Amino acid sequence: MAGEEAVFSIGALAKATGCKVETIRYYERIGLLPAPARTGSGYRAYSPAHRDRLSFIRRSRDLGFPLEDIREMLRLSDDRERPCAEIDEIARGHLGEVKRKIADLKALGAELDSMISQCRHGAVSDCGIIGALSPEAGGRRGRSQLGNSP
Amino acid sequence: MAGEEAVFSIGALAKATGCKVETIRYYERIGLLPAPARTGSGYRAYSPAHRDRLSFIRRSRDLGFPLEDIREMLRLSDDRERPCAEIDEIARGHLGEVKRKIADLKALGAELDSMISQCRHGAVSDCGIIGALSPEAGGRRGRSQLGNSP
DNA sequence: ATGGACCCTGTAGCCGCTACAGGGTCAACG
DNA sequence: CGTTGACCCTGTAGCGGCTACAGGGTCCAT
Repeated sequence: MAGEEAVFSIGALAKATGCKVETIRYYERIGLLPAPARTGSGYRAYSPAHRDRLSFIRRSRDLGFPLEDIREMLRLSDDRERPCAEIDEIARGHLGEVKRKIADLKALGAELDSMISQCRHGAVSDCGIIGALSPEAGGRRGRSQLGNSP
Repeated sequence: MAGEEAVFSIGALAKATGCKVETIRYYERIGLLPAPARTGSGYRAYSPAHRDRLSFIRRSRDLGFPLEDIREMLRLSDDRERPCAEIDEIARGHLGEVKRKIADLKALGAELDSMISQCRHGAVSDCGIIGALSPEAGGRRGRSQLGNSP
């Protein structure tokens, strides 16, 4: 029961982790997933360690971590004795980003909402949406043309 | 008071609209902003109509509209008699996108939050964050290595 | 006449993939 | 044994929306 040395083809690894084959090759190219052994005919042969690492990457990506953050977390996690404060820091940083994005999107959604509510459903020349997006610049108003389509 | 035919250099236009010079050239390249007249020495010479159109683009971008949506809205707004239902539709579509993104990010933030709260601030080998990101796959647990750093 | 601010074109890079093109290999079926 | 079709390989280019050069030309004030 000691050595199960299962081997995955790239397709099998893709299935096991939910990544696409091209994405796996891409991760190898950018040095995020170590290059696996090759079969005689040049096929990639992945180990369970590869699968675990790729699953980690995939789950982190699902949580929106950028690849560089993931790279750093993997690097940090290589030293099992190291305190995990740095990893914590990356995660907190990312959470901060996510919260800022939510706030931004909410403000944006509110603006869109009010813009849409101004639409009288008439002609474009009277459209509240176009009006809201157009510049009021300098006092002339209402009949400015955005025109000159290229 | 009839014909103010002010002309903007690309730098002046950038200042007037809050776009960067390179971005303006990019918009011209992709056909979003019509190519302006040129001076004798080849400098771009923009009209107020260009400024208005670019302001429209800029405000729409700030609201997160993709360039193709903006292109379409500009096209639609060229016909002033057209009913604005289509523009309304684009805006509503975009609002829907924004709302979906907010929901996604909220779910994500909650996951991150709970992940971070599991961190015991000990060593990496015991880190709740790494644990939450790592696969539990198939019963073996706790001491799996993500390793083999490239 | 000289310096620095502006302008020009063209190209390459950013992120995180995705989609080809143009081949080689392997396993199952007849 | 041959043929199909699913898989695999490399390499390159594209997406969106810019941004950043490099390597020049022009304009205006001093």
